[in-house]
Amino acid sequence: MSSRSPSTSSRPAPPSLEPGPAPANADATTPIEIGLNAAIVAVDRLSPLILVTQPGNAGGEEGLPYGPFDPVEHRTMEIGLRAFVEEQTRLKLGYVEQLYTFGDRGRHARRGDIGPHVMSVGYLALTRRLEEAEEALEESGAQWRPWYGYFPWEDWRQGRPPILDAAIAPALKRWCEMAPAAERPDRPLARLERVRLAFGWGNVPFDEERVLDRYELLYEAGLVAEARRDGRASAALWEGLPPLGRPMRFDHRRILATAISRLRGKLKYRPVVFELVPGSFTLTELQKVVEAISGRHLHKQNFRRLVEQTRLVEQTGETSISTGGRPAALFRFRREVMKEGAMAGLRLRGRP
Amino acid sequence: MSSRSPSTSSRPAPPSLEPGPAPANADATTPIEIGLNAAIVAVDRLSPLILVTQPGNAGGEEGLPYGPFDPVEHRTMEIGLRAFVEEQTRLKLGYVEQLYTFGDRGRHARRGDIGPHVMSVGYLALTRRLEEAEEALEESGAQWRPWYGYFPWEDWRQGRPPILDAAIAPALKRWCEMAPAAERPDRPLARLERVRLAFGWGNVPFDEERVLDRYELLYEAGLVAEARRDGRASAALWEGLPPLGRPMRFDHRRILATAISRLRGKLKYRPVVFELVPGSFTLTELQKVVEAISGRHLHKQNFRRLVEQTRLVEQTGETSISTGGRPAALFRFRREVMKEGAMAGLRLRGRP
DNA sequence: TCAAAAGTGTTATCCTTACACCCATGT
DNA sequence: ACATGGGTGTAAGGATAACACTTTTGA
Repeated sequence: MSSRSPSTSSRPAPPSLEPGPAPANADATTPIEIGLNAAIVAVDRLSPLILVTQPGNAGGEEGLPYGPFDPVEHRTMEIGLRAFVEEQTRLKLGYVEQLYTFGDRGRHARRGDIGPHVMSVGYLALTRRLEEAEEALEESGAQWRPWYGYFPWEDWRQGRPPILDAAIAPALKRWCEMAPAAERPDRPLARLERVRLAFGWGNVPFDEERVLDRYELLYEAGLVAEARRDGRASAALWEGLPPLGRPMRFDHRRILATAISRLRGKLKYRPVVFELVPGSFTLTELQKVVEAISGRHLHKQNFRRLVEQTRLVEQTGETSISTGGRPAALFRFRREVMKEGAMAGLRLRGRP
Repeated sequence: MSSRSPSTSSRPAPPSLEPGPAPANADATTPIEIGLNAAIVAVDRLSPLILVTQPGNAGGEEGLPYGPFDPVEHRTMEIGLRAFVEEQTRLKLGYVEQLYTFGDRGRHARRGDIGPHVMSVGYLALTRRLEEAEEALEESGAQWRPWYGYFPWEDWRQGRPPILDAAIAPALKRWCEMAPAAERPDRPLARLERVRLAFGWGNVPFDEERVLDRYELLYEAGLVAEARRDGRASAALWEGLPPLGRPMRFDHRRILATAISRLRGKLKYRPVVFELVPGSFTLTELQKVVEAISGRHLHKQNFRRLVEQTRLVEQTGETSISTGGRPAALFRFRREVMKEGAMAGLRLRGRP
């Protein structure tokens, strides 16, 4: 299996495992660029939003905001990220966290041409939608879009999304049945197993956190536009299929999928929702936001008890004249909990 | 607070958020290098081990294995990582996962000189210690070291580590009391709060996953050798303090702390322990490995029930003539669980 | 026979889930 | 009055945490 290359012992001077003084990258064969990409998330009523930049050329694809990283100007990448986002959009970023570094060869490939090698450090950033910032946003060519436009199969709030049975499942089934000439030995699981786990087929429960797994399968099966663009789609599968979500530039949809996965997970053990919610809110509003992000419907009473017993919020004393019906008590996030160590989030369990 | 820089609206041509054709890094002011660092973990009896490379110069520090990443040679970073590790050490890496990308300015600084800018993508890799590989390891100048040598305060298996009360707590207390001239506004929590959360002071429980938080605090307080080396230590605090763990090159100890944090967390919801354990094992052996990694003592019966009800293992039928005492039944990992979706790890709860 | 480690039974307690029902407001 | 959404009580079932105890080997 493994290339027990004899070079290990016969090489005159084996390359050291140490960096030494530091190998100059200028000498390297491939120039590498480093950039930062941000998945900036806000929520508006029922819709989670993601900030995207407009396509440069007509017919192009949207992408995530991008900025180069210059260590001379900014001490850390996070500082650099906040700087370029705030400068261009006036958005105040709240919670920011590094997601993953995307460095696959050919990330910027275009039909045959492998393209320059661009590494991108992906970040998740949470913010609130601000009216004042909308103007600056427009100017910089960015705008908010509902994230389920990119992943229609991830929104289970009204039940199982129709696109799953109508388009995705049959196409994936065909892909599973296309006998892979030789199953790759580095893939421990067969196609069908992977699909079952990711999409919750058979007795496997659907796990809303596996957004990335699902997207990667669809890409690998050639069912999303990016796969076709990158020349990885087989026409047989693609044929007759409606577009599966709105495509994005380069591998930005993969970055977004990573962001959603991470956020859906984080929600459960860190109080990050409150970065997305105004200073005071009703419990139902809070629930709607959690539902919007996690993409599933929650049990009202249990959600309320959860919020209550984690002691994450307190009443403001005021009430909101709600959208029809009895007025709702307003709550605020208890910032003290950050100091209390009970860093529990809203750990949603069980099924919707 | 925030620099609502007027440039946003008055700039003639605001820099686009898009990458455009791709800004050539060659033009950038600072050359950036990219490398991969691996925290390679194995377990030997009671000790979790980490593979380190020897210091290049006498009196230098150990470091994590390092390899440059060349996208022409390897399609992805993970492939590149496996290649350079296997080639040089003959180790077969099992589970591999990207940890974090470390890009702070001055990572490679040395007393005043800011050094070249080297970005490092840190990886966690799990493997088994192989006798056959030991020779190749020696040749390449790498060797296994118990990881608690670098973090003595993380091993709670025999109870609270003495170094905490003997050295760390008093020094941190002094650091907290040194009135920070002006509390930095970007730090929401005061020093004392951060220490309480990270080290579990007062009524805050000690959380074994916060390895990174603890190390970062010690670094910030100037209590670890790396901080002194980087010129960030104040002599007043440092004085009379025994060394707090074995130092490492550059920020490698931070990378290792990240790896331990991640592994301790992952253990609880993915079956990764089995990457570290031989093909068949007794339940006590398994427990010892989990204890070694999580750094805490576990309740025997509860551990066994946990393992049993997750259906992660099955009996081989054989027994091991154990190290004194009644023979123990041997178990093996049920690989099928990977296909069953019940991807639960050994979610240890509660206190030891 | 004793030490050492394997392996088991049981209970109080808490958390989760899912019921069904009541309350306050605007139209 | 009634529609609409806010807000609550409670009981069944399951998972945990912490007890103490029995069994099987080697010396």
